[in-house]
Amino acid sequence: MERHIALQAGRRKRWRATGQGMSKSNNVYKDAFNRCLRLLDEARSLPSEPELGALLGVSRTTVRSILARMEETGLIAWNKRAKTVLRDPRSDDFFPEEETDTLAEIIERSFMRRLLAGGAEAGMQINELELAREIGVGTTSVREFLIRFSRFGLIEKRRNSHWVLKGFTRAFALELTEIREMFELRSAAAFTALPQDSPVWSDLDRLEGEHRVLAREIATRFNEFSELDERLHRLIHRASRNRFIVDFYDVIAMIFHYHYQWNKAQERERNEVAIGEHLAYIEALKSRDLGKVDAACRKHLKSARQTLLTSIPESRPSQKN
Amino acid sequence: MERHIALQAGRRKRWRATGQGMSKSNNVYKDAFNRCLRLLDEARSLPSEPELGALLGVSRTTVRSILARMEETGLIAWNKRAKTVLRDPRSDDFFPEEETDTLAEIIERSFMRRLLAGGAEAGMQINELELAREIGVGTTSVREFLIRFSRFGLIEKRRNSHWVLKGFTRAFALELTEIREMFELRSAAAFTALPQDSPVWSDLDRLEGEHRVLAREIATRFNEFSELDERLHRLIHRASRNRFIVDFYDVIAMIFHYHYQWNKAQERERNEVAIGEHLAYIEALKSRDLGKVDAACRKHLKSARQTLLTSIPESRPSQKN
DNA sequence: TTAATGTCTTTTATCGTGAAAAAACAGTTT
DNA sequence: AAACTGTTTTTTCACGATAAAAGACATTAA
Repeated sequence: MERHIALQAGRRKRWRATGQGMSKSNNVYKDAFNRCLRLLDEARSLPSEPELGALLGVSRTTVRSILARMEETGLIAWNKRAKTVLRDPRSDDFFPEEETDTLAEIIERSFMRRLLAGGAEAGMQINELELAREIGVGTTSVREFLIRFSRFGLIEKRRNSHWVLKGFTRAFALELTEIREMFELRSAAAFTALPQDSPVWSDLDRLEGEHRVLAREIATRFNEFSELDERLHRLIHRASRNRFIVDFYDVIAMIFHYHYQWNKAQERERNEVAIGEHLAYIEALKSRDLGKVDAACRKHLKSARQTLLTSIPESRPSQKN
Repeated sequence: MERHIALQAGRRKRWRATGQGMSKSNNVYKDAFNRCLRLLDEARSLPSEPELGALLGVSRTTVRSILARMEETGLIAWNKRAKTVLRDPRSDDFFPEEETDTLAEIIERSFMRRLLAGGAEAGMQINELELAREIGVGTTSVREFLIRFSRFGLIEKRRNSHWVLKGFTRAFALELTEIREMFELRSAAAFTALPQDSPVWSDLDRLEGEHRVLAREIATRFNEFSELDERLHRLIHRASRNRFIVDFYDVIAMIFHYHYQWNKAQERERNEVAIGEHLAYIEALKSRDLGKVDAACRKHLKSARQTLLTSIPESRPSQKN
């Protein structure tokens, strides 16, 4: 009777479970270390600890761990303020990519893989403990992930009981795009009303340039479009100056992120069309003509919705409980 | 330099900290027990365990604990299927109200009290550990609460660091009401399009009746309006058949819930006006005249926004960091 | 006297653990 | 057989503990 999202609880070993009580991974350090290595290439010496911290987005504590390791491995000579680069980093100086991920990222990826891998029908139960065991993490992290994830509208909690999967269905896509269209039309209108000296106009120019470059080299770089897409839409949404609108773009971005990874059919053609629509949209915004903006925005969103919809197979009308 | 929301970390004792490792409180049991006591009044005997479970919204395990205690305290005689009521419940049979609250409720109340008590300026840091200690709960519960609460747009997390209070400001209220107006206008339009045989029309009739009754007895029962308010707006929002719109009402409901508790100025007058607006709104919906609906909806939402705004003192332009 | 480094303290992130509650299974009664 | 009761297993919820990371304080160099 009961169906679980994480079924094949195949006794895959918990690869993380080394010792016990392994509190917290040091992925922040590892990731910052890797990024710091890339900085090394072009510099003869490194700046002060606080400056490095600001650059890498980490605390001084972490910066000092990085410097300590760099000294140990002979990358730099470190004496108080003097941090001289001794040699170029080799590929084996880097920590492996997979060790730099946040637990939240690991859990999300794992969860989404299961969700999109098929066999994840609406109404299924989600089992925290089972999910945690399969991914090899503690239950707390899974719980926190599910709570955070719930705002995407794909899962729902039954009061002091399990989570229920609502499914990545046609209905979901339609509800999502309905809101998206409301929000983006309003944001685009707000965008045109921004004063000429607002920095958004130069941001828009820059994005336009990048679109043109990508359009020219579309044959080889078509997969770089998704990042550009997000940047343009986020710029427009921000013009609304409304935190709920801005935050909602997280939902859209998440869905499209996985959608791009998943649906590779006619990717090049689709992206080529979308770039054209973006350029028209950008032109309209620059013209500040509300009518044109509205039309260009509607047109693009309509085709984006269509793309999303065609990638969702309509599930058989399953029995409701 | 740093300002914390939970400052007066006054050595108030942790009233909950009885022993140690007190895993989980049995508030589900206690609350269900109390509700079951009320059922006892009008019955000579109790139904089967599964039926009781469904009625109280708890599992059979909990039902059996309840029955066991009722037998112990001489409220019923229990032998297999026979659960005969022996006496009426006395007031000391009930568990104290405060023991029936969810941890989440306790934390929310405590947090909101601090937030609204003043001295909670935008930009303040929120300290999980301190908050947990003050409330007398574990850090995990506080973390989970903050994650859940973050969707209300009042707090924001700094990556691997603290939470920041964004403040219950005028800007917040304006952003909130902007979305509310978009969503409700759309929902109200969808409402009028619902077929005549949809159950919403009788729900609406019932609500209209309750509004009329309350209007008549407004002098004494004005504080019952907030519940009616939420029911009407939720009914309308549901017509959108869009989970994001429906879910967003949680944000509105939360804000208005605390707003009602907090701003008692001219409560009677305000509610009286609102009831009038609601009745006009309901009439408009029943007429299915889109123009009328739009006007009535706009009018009511405008005055609701005004009420909310006047209750928020504009904070001094504080220095940004 | 400003801004860095060196050191120490506090907070966050994550885990394992155990009680409460749910859910599954097995045995009875109608 | 269907629906209940009795029993056992599983899952959720909440805690304290601990390493990672942030942050504060003290000291030193420019």
